[in-house]
Amino acid sequence: MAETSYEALKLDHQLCFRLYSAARRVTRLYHPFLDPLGITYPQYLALLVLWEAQEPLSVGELGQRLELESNTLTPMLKKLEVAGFVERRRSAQDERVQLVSLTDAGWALRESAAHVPECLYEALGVSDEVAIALVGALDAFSGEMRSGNAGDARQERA
Amino acid sequence: MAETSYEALKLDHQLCFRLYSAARRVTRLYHPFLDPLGITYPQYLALLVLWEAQEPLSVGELGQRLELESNTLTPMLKKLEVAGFVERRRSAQDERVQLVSLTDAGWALRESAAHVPECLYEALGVSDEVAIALVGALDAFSGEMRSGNAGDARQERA
DNA sequence: GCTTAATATATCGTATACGATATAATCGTA
DNA sequence: TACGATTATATCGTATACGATATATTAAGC
Repeated sequence: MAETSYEALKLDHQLCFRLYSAARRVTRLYHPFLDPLGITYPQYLALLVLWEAQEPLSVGELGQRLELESNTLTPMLKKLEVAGFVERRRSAQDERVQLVSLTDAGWALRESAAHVPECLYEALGVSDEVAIALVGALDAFSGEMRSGNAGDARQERA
Repeated sequence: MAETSYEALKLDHQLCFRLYSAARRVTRLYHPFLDPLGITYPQYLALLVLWEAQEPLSVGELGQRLELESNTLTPMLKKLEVAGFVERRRSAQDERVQLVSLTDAGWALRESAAHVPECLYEALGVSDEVAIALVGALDAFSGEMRSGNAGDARQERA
């Protein structure tokens, strides 16, 4: 009955809301840099993975890195294909597997995007200390989080 | 030409991806707790604000707290209205303003949701130290971030 | 070799996000 | 007090997210 019973329900006490709003604010910051390239932020992330892999990846492999499944990736990859940045073809060894590879335009886009990270960092206007602290806190959080299938980021609890 | 020029484009170097994936993972954790209540995670956030305000709020006031605009809020609030948790009516003083208030069912839902925060925290499985560190890091980040209109969350640097 | 289980994507339905624009009501001011 | 500017929502179009299910292909067991 007392208001204090609902103390935990206050927005400012929610770690989740901080994450949720910070993620959206940062994503919005990317817009002016990615829009001229003709890609969205999630598409940019998918391209980061492909650029780094240097080889065709299956939808599942992309999904493992991005923590997304085919229900999200398939439509996005189709858009990237229509835009001319990737190609999709079935694996010869396993027809179930859809292999996603970069086109010439997809590789060329990498050069156009080369400065995006530093532009974004500049636009953020956050000091190195705070940014580094946040990265560390997020890694520790993801490492401890249950069902935080953050790949190899898991760590034993001390 | 050298691979090193693209070092910054590696996914693991992206602060933004950590934020993006951590936010999604936490949101997914809410699902089993909010689904029985018949609400989604963004709807839960909107209700948190209304429960805390204790009075009808305009779409704009809700949006300030949630960092969302009418293009997102209007459809969501209509769903909450159809679900019977809120009422929407125009302000008598200013017909432009849509006032959102809780129904009895909306207030009752607060009791059902009272344990959600601790259930979620339990489900997270993250130590207090790590959680507190992340909250601190996110607040410092949001405080410094340019156009980080984090409301009253800004804080002077020590 | 045939049938069933498992796997990899794809599809579908619903619910956000959000830029751009439209609409309606109020305000400011000549 | 008309009327253009401002303000508060709403609408529209596009692009994710994601649970649930469908489809197609391969693997496994008998």
